[in-house]
Formats: sequence, structure tokens, C-alpha cells
Amino acid sequence: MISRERILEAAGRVYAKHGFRGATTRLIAAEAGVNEVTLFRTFGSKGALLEAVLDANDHCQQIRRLPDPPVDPEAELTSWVNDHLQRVRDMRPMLIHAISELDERPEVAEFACRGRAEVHVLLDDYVASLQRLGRADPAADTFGAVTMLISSVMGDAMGRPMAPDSFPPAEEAARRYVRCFLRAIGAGHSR
Amino acid sequence: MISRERILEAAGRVYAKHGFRGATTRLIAAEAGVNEVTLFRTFGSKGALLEAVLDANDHCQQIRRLPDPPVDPEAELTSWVNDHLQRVRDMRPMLIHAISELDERPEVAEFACRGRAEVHVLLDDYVASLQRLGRADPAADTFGAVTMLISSVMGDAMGRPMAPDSFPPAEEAARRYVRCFLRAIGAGHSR
DNA sequence: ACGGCAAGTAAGTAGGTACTTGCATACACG
DNA sequence: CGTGTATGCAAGTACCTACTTACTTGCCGT
Repeated sequence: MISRERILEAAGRVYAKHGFRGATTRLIAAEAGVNEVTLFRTFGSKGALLEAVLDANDHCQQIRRLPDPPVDPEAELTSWVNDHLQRVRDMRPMLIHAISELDERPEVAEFACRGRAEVHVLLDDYVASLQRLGRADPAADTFGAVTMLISSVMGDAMGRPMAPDSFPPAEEAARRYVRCFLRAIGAGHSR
Repeated sequence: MISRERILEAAGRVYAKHGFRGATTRLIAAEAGVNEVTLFRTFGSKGALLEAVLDANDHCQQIRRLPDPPVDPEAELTSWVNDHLQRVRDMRPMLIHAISELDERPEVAEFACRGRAEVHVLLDDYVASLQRLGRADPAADTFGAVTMLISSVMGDAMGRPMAPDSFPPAEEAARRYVRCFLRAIGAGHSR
């Protein structure tokens, strides 16, 4: 039953390119090099196939953790942000379509939303550790700053392809976001 | 020729809800309370109608300027960010669909991209003024910080409806983003 | 050699899509 | 009155869509 995998992969590619409405069963079958009937025999319907695709692309994304306790915040955060940036860039096309179809296909909501909350608590914990160690301003708006950092990563991954001039060069982006972030939480001078 | 306006408005609503593929000419005509044929007689084709819709919704958005010279950065920026936030929230559905359809309908690119660049130079100029007045750290990464602030506004407007817990309360959001921003550019202590 | 099972092939169903055509209606202006 | 001009209505075209049915092929283990 090798067809199942081929169809899943092909459907993922086609869906990422054209969205649900544009991802016709013909296109998917052709992309998979498989007969259209096989697609229906294996997944039952186009909707079920899409759910399987999102499931497959959801489970395989495990978010990296941050060191506890923090040692070198700038380096650790920069590396982590770079990682996350890459992950979001990879999911970008699928994410965009999932979001734009949220009203009509609510079952994609989990795929579209879940990541953000997890990432948020991860960063919140890290900053709390910094504060506990006296290495970040305890009065800073850490929640706001974390929100901004995450939005910056999302915005970069989503927006750079369409407006590259509005972002720092790709290889500097993570470091610069992190530095601004650290200044915002009063941890700008790492020692 | 009142039909033209009614069709344009209806098409805008339907497109914002369902995207290009989902915005069938039937739906639009029904929403406008107009015969489907009238739609084709007035705009020629569905594609031309969409272009007209984006044009109409593009021209009518004039971006507010920031005071020059700056007097009270936190207040001025907060008010401006609130404004911009509201504007992006209003365009959110249309924007999301435009972005997700960029590959298939490149003619929407301008609608999707133009705003960001303009906003960027606006904020850059404002921060440059602050630096010239000695009220912001001249060594700060202003470009990075501005990018982050804009991404935060976009991220808030786009993401809050799907993940409200990942953002500060709506009425505080602008102020908190601005405060983090000012700290990042070394202008945290406004006097 | 034979049964079972995944897969291909061909054809069809029922409905939706953008878009067209031909004709009837109504209102505005001279 | 007559004459455009905008609109509605009914029908039709050509094509695409998800999905089904019935039959065939090829391979795999026993």
C-alpha cells in the first residue's frame, strides 16, 4: 500500500500550491502518478484526504525546547528563532491556505493555531528564568515582548517572499529580532 | 448606473468571505440583488470584477502620517498603531485571501504588498527624527525594530481572531507594542 | 496453479462554473 | 411620441467537479 504515502505527499504539495478548492482530485492523482479512483478508494473523499494531509504535516513538527537554565540568551534565542523561522517558512504555503479557509473548513483550525500557543509558553518560561536570575528587567512587559517576537517570526516567514525589502537580510534576521527583543525585556547587555 | 457600486460592494464582501474560487458569480449577483447577466455586462468577466474590487479597496486606504517633529512619542505612536491596527483588521479577510492566491493571481500582488513598504518608511522617518533629537539610541537597530513593530501589528490583526490568548487584550495591545518598541530603540524613558 | 487483493481503465452521474444569446421591460430624454 | 439605455429573465453552451460502477490486470503468498 505504497499509494497511500504517494497520494498524501502529492496532496500536500498540491494543497500548498492551490488551496482546497484548487486542489482537484485530478491534479492530486496526476501529481501522485496514481489513478484518480485509487484516491477515492483509499481516502473516501477529498475532504477526508485533506484532513489526513494536515494530520500528517501536523504530527511531524516537534518544536525544539530552550535550555533551562539559560546560559547565553542571545546565542540560544538566536539559534532557536532561526530554527523556528525555518519551520514556519516550510509550512508557509499550507498555513496560509489553512488560515484563509478557516471559515469554510473549521476542521483545519487546530493545524493553523496550535503551534503559536505552545511557542508562547516556551518563550515565556525562558524569559521568566532570565528574570529569576536577575538577567532581565522584572518590570518589563514580557508577554508583550514575546508576542512581538513570535509575530516577527511569523511575519518574516510569511511576508518576506512578497516584500523582501521590508525585512533584514535573511541570515541576519533572527539575530536582529532577538537583540531587539532582549533590549525590550531589559536584557540587552548580555555578559 | 447604480448597479456597478452594488456589485462592487457585494463582490468585496463575498470575496472576503470565500476567496476568488469560492466567490461565484451567482453568489455575488445574489448578494448584490442583481441579475447575474448584469454583472458580466458591467465588468466583462469575473477576473476583471475582482481587479476592480481590489482597486476600489486599495485606493480608499490613506495611511495616516506621523507628526514631525515628534513631541510625545509614546502617545503619538500608540494612537498611530491603534489606527493602523484597525485598518489592517478591517482588510484582514481580503488580505488573507489575496495573499493565499498570490501564486495563481499575481495581479493582486500590489494590493497585498504596497501598504507595508509605505508604513515602513513612515516609521523609519519618525525614528530617525527621534534619533536626531537625541531621544533614541543612535546605535539601535531601528530597521529591525520597525520591522518587528509592523509584524506585530499585522500578526495581531491577522492572528487574534484565531488565537486570542496569544495576544494582549485588544485595548492595551497598541500601547504595549509601542512601549516594547521604544525600549528596543533606546527611547523607553519618555520625558 | 490458484485465490485474493491492490490497482488501473473506461464510462457514467449529477451538479456546478463562467459566460453567452435573445427577448421583454422599464425608465429618461428629446 | 419615439429612442436609447440599463436591467431582468429564460435558456443554453462548453467545461469542470467530486464521486461511482463495473470490469480488467498484475502481483503475492500458499
